[in-house]
Amino acid sequence: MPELPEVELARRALRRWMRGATIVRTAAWDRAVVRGALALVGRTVRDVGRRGKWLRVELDRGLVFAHLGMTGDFSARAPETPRLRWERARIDLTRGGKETSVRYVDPRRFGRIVAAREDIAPWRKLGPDLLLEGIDEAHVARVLAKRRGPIKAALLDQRIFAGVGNILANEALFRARIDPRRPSRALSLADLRALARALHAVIGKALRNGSWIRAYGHAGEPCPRCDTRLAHTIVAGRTTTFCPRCQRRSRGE
DNA sequence: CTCTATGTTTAATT
DNA sequence: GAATTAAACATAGA
Repeated sequence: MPELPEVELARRALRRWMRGATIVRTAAWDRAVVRGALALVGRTVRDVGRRGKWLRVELDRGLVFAHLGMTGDFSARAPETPRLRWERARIDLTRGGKETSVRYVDPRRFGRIVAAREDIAPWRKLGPDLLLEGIDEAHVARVLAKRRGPIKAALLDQRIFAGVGNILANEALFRARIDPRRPSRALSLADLRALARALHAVIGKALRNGSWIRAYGHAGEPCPRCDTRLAHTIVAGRTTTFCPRCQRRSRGE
């Protein structure tokens, strides 16, 4: 279930399992998911970073990038644990005499794991991350002013808002009371501020493991704010739920 | 069987 | 060239 908050939780878990540990064994079962060889035995993990939905494992020599796609997930097991259902790769490590086996499971196989010596293109292309840099409102306002499409499409653009996925975009727009179909260029600075606050609020809630999905997937049910039936539509090719009454095309309408 | 799906990339189109 | 959109990717679950 990977958008920014889930990937951040994955990063913290990986850091717990891997930081300071030395890789003793690797295995990969899927050339589409695991690109290239995982020739990593003997390397030590310095730290685990994240930008947007990408994870970046820093080794004493080299890097490993990981993207969870739609259904990817990491977990730590005892080394003798047999291959899990949908397991695509494993990295076993030792630290203080104790071995841990980190497994990557991904039924739908949209995820990626790739070892590299330097930053890969998809990582370099990522824009500012909500947790790392936050939102520079003046900058984002300039970028949005040049765009034609709906604000929801801009939210999903990883060069502008690294880490925002369909549900996050949907919920932030709901909280900020902005119609997802509104043109990016039509947003006022007040809208943008509301949107930034909503994004932070939703991410914060998700990181605390609270329930944070109030609109997405609830089409046809009453809006939690005004009781109007939530509507379903497609924006930027993605499922969208919104309240036709409180998410307006322009502020103060 | 049909439909949908929290993601990205690429080709086609504007 | 830039931005946008639709299709493709692969598979599970309702």
